[in-house]
Amino acid sequence: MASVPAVEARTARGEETAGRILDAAATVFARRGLAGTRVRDIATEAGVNVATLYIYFPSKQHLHEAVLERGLQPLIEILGRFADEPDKQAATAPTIDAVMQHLAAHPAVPRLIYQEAVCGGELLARIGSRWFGPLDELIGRELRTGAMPSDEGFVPILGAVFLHLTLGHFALAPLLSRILGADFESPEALRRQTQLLTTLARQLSVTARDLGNGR
Amino acid sequence: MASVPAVEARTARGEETAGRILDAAATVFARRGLAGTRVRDIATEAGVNVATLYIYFPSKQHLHEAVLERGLQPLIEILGRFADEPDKQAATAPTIDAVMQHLAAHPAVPRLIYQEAVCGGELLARIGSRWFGPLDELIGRELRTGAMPSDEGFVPILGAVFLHLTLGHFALAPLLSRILGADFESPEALRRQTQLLTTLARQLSVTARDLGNGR
Amino acid sequence: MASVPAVEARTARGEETAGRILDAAATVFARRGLAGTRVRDIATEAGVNVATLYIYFPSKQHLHEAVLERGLQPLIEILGRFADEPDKQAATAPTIDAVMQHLAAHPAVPRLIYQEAVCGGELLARIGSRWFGPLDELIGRELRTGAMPSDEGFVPILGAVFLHLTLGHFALAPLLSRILGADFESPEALRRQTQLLTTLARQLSVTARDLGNGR
Amino acid sequence: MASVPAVEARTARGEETAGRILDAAATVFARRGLAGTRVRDIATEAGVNVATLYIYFPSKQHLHEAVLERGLQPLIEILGRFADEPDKQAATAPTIDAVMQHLAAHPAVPRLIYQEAVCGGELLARIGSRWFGPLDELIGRELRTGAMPSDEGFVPILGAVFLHLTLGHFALAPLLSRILGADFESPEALRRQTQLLTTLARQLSVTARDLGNGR
DNA sequence: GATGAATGAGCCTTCATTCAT
DNA sequence: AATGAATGAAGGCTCATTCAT
Repeated sequence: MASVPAVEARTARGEETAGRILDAAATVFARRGLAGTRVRDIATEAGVNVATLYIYFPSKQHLHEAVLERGLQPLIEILGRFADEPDKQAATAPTIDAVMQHLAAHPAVPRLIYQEAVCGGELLARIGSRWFGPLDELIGRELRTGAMPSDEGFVPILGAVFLHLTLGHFALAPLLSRILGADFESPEALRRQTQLLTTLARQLSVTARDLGNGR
Repeated sequence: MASVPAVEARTARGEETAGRILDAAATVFARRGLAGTRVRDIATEAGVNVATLYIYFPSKQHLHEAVLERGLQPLIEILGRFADEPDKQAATAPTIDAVMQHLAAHPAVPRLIYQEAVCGGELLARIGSRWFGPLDELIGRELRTGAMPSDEGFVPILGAVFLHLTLGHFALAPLLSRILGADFESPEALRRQTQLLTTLARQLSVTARDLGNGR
Repeated sequence: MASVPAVEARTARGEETAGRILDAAATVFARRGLAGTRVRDIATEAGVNVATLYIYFPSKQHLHEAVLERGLQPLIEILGRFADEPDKQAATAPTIDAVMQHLAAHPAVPRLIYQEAVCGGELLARIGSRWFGPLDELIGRELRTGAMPSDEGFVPILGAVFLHLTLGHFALAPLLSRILGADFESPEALRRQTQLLTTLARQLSVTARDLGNGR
Repeated sequence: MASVPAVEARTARGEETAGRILDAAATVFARRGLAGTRVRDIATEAGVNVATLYIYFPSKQHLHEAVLERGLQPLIEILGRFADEPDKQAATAPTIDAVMQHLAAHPAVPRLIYQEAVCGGELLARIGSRWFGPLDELIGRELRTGAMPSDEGFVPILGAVFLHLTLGHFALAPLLSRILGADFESPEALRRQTQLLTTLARQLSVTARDLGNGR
């Protein structure tokens, strides 16, 4: 699959149509997954004919990849900026906040990511190494400098915690709401989850120390 | 859809065939999802003819539900026993351990659960309320008795953390391994994740207090 | 389908565009046939937009018919002149030569004719009766006057021979070259085929006599 | 495209179905060409469902190739036997007769061959080299031994004549009938065309000599 | 006159499911 | 109980054609 899947639109109108298709695709793919989605449904959601869709994207697969790519882009940028930040301590909370805000505004993104992730994540590995690189590095550095546990093996484990608690919060929201009897899509839930993450980030060194000491 | 989807096998041979089909289905469904899986592939994986499959399961949907049901059963039992336990404090660590052991032994289960969860989780809500009920209740009680935060809203949030860190650990293992540069399917990773969960359970009251106090 | 399919071009520029489209269509139709050709490919070959093509030709079918019509016109004229010729004996060789020259210069024409012919030739029957009328008549007259075989049934059979050896030579050239190990599109092949036809025309009476006598 | 396109049938019933599909495909392909044929029409003609067709042939293209392969087989065998014949002189007439009989009995075959031939004949070149090899060789030997013309270049030209007058007779029959005012599909036409070919074969040396001498 | 954008119809192919053996 | 054969119902994708600029 080509890494630049979308056939570039030549016109402002075309550009807009391609955008509408991407939006529609994000919604429908998030709802039903790649295999469960019918291109006709995407077209209908976008308000265009199926054939129009194929003017801008050579195949359903390419469209899916384009959707994912576009969804990941802002996250990559947020983390990129964080990586360039000299004072990580000060930048942590705003970064967490920015990530959560973005995910809340685009709930399809974490669901798309999780769908891919559960099925092996070949696609994500390609796109996402740029993404998680900084996060990984950050956690590693923090843990090592702060209160380093003797067991280095916890570094990725703790990195994963952040992935679970950011993406997972949104990707699993419908299920969590249903099962745990609370609205995980409410602004309050968002605020609390953000607070949880910030608190965790602050506690990380403590937790890591405890873990490293086998407590 | 019938809640008892499998047509009971009448003979030992039939019983064994049905089991082989369930195993095969779990593997393939976990790999490709419900929509992305072809009945023929399940049959091939099980080493039987497609028509044979329809002797035991009336449809692909029913088979899928049966797979999920069977995968969830042991987890429900583990949590059920925990719920009946008088000394939660003492039972926590062994319960976490049992859950993790089971998930590690049946990695298809968490992936199937996550697939369903991302797509709204209608099916899970039906099956899983039995499952998460005890967990929810437990956390609530612990938090309230222990070091109760003033903000009750964190109870489900903290419940979700356990879901993320148990199921998510296995469901996202392939992606996490790839991205965070560590083998999340190794015995060491299992040990560390279990330890993390146990530590967190112990720290819950502390964390909850901090959160509740807005720190 | 209208018998004058092309919308007359009003300007010199339009005339030229229409011509380019006809040329392109001849090439592509000859290569892939009517059904196998995409309008877009013709447009691309002609260097115009697809919509432009529809300014000059109301449909793919009409364009195809126009191409065939234009390709047949010169052949009809050559044979028309031959029909008007008083001294057939003297005119035969130059006529054969003219036909072969034209076909060699426009190799798409015989291929288009053959494509149509193999599929029943409805279209050709309409266009082509003008064409083969003279040929048929000529052969008949020659045979009857010259060395008439007793069996009149051979007249059309021998007429067909000329069709096979003129059109077929060009229409099947690629295959013949490949299979018989010679370049049927070379000037030498053209010369020899022309010579063969001339020789055959001269021998016709002899052959016809032999055939008529059942030898 | 695989050279053995048909998925082998496991059963007598399957074998028969595959045969019916091949027959139907031959008919419809001959009528409309590869691109112009709809698989549904083949299925209908064969009296089966479209999906059934795909059990035995992986694609329309493969089916087409299989049809051609099967149609060519008997011709290859006839010519193969001729090639092994010591007394070519005596075997010529029976061979011509056998070829013509076969083509008359299976009129789809020459039409399929011609369709392919007009479009370049890539496929035929692969399948057919076996076919025309003997013919080519025979003519060459005859011409060289009999009354050899000084110009060797006529050998393939004369080989082509036989191709035109055997396959072409059947492939173009509908058009010829219409244009030349005779029934080219009647038994009489078959008899006369066979006689023409036999006569030509006998005259070949004479014609060749004349041609070689530039007359 | 020319073109990029858009579409309705239809084609090839697949797939869940049933039937006959 | 088990299977090869068969099918109806889509699904992805293409294509001839039209429209708005």
